[in-house]
Amino acid sequence: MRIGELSRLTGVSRRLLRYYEEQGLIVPDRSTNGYRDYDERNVDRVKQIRGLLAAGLPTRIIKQILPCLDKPRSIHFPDATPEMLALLTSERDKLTDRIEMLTRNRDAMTEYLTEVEQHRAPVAPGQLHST
Amino acid sequence: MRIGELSRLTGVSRRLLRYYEEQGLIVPDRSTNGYRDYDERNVDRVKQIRGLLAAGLPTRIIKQILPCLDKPRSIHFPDATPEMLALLTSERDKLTDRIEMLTRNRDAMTEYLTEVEQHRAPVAPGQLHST
DNA sequence: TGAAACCCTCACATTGATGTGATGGTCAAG
DNA sequence: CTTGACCATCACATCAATGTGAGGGTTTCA
Repeated sequence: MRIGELSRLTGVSRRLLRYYEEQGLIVPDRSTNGYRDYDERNVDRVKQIRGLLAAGLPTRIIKQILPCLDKPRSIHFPDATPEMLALLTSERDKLTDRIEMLTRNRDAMTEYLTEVEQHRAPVAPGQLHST
Repeated sequence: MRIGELSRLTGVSRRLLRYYEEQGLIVPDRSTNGYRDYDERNVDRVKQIRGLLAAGLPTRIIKQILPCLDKPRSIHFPDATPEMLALLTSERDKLTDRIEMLTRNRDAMTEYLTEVEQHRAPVAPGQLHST
C-alpha cells in the first residue's frame, strides 16, 4: 500500500510516516516510480510506534527496541545483543516506574472526583451506579 | 526556601521552576529582595507537576487540574466548576487509556525478555530466582 | 572589602514531534 | 491531453519543554 492508505489506516499523518522513516523506525520498499510501498505489517508497526511514543520513549530508543517487539512473535531473538537486552530491560523498568506514577495520579484524580461526587450528592451506596 | 534549595530537593532545574511559575503552576512568595520564597508544600507540588508532565499532560492542562489535587486533601472542592470536573474526568480517562497502552507495551517487553532468557538458558524452574 | 555563591530578568538556542507549503513527478479517468 | 488525486523532496514554521548565557543585584563569610 502507499503512504496515503497507511496514513488512513493508522490515523498518522503522511508527514509523520515520512518522519518515522527518516528516524529509521519504518523502512518501506519503493515502487519503481519512487513511491513508498508499505505492507500490511506496517499498520501494526506504526501503531506500536505511536504507543511507544505515547509512552514517552524518544524515537532513537524506539528504533533500538522495536526490532525486539514487532516480529511475528517468537523464534526470533538471534540479533539480540547483550547491550540491546540491557537497554530493553532498562526501558522496560522505566516504563514500569512511569506506569506507577501515572496510576498514582490517575487514582488521585479519581479520589478527588469521588469526594466531590459524595459532597454534592450524599447518597446511599445503592445509588452509586448512576454513571 | 529559595529556588536553589527547591531545585535540589526536587531535582528540577532552577530554569524549569521559573518556567513552571511562568506557566502558572507554582506561585512562590517573594522576599523583599525579590528572591522567590517557596514553602515546603511546593516540594510535593513540583513532584506532582513532574508526574503529570511525565503523564503527557501539557502545562496548560496541569494548571487547570492541579488545584483539584495538591491540596491538603479534603474539604476543599468549593471551587470545582462543572467544566473543571469534566476536564478532570476526561483527563483521568485519557490517563487510564495511556496506562493501559503503556502496560501492554511493558508486558510485551517483558515477554520478549523472558523468551530470550529461556532461549539462552533453558533451565529448571527452580533456578529462576537468579537475578 | 572582596570573592563565592546565591538570586533576578531577559533573551536567544535547541530538541523532538509535528504542521504547512512550494515545487514538481505519476497515474488513472474523462 | 488534461485534470484531479496521488506521490516525492525540501525547507521553513511551530510548540512545549528545556538549556545557556549575559548583565546585574544580594548575601555570606573570611
